[in-house]
Amino acid sequence: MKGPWWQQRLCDYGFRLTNPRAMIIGILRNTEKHLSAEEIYIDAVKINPSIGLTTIYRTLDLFTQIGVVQKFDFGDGRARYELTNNPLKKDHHHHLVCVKCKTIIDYTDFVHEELELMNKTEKALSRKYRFNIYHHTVHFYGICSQCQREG
Amino acid sequence: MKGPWWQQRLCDYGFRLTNPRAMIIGILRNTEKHLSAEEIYIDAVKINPSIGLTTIYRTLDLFTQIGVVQKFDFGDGRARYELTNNPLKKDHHHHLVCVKCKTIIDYTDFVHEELELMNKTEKALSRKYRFNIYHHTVHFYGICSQCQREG
DNA sequence: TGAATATTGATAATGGTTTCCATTAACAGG
DNA sequence: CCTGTTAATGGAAACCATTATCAATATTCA
Repeated sequence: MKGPWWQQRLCDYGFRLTNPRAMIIGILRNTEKHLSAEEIYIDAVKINPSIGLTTIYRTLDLFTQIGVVQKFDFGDGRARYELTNNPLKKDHHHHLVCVKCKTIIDYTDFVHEELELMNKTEKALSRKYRFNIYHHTVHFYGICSQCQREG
Repeated sequence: MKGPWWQQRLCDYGFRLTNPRAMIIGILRNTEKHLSAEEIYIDAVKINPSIGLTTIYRTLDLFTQIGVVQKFDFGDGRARYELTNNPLKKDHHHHLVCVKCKTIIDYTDFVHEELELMNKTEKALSRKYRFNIYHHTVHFYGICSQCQREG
């Protein structure tokens, strides 16, 4: 009766539970990385060779809309996706991005303090600008040690 | 001898001062908005009809590299650019984005506090992950009041 | 001024993402 | 269980922002 939260969420919004959808959740649950649509597709084909790339995009878009996944742009020309509640991942984290090799580090240092301030800010912005805010991103950009060495 | 800071910057890096470059700076200086390459192109053509879109992209990329402009992705499928030192704009600000109509608000509320924390975090991340960090972004995403009304 | 070379602009190519549409699968009611 | 209704899928083609190519042009420095 009661499935995982994302199934519940699909149901609540009147969407159907399908194999591709379950599979994509499974793939995202099993990685700590920020996969692109194509990377997910590559994994998905190993499980079900007849799946289409279109379905991956559509599904990720749907999941993003209903808050099951979060879509990011780290500046490498493709969108990347992360499960909102990924058991493998740090609970709440922000991102540190190498603009050269595109490595992404999920950091939690100071995130507690950050969150406190972000929540306060979110409340103030909501009120002042009458926005219905539902998420935020904090990205630091720089050059990782590896890329620094390589000039 | 001593031009504006961006000319100095170009010079320092061994790049030449050209009309298209000056024009693009001029366009960015005259707006508070976050223009896309094409929007800049449209303005540029009014001034010099023979300018090419390619030049806009190349120039924006160059300016981004040397820190004269900052490139953003707000999720509407195109990059948007902002002059690093825009006299028309708030000195340091973060962004509040409507995911529906793509309106972008530059807010400064709490930015002072945010910056303090961001600087502290930046230092800690730099040390811990040996990153050479040179900028950050803070984006809040939500639905603006207008879009809320329109359902 | 003129040589050396960085920059430009038109065109074509690239590549991630969407659209279209005929086929298939999910699910509610019988 | 079947079965009809309708949402979801997948393959191909279209889209569209951004890049690469390359001959023509503009800038800089001696």
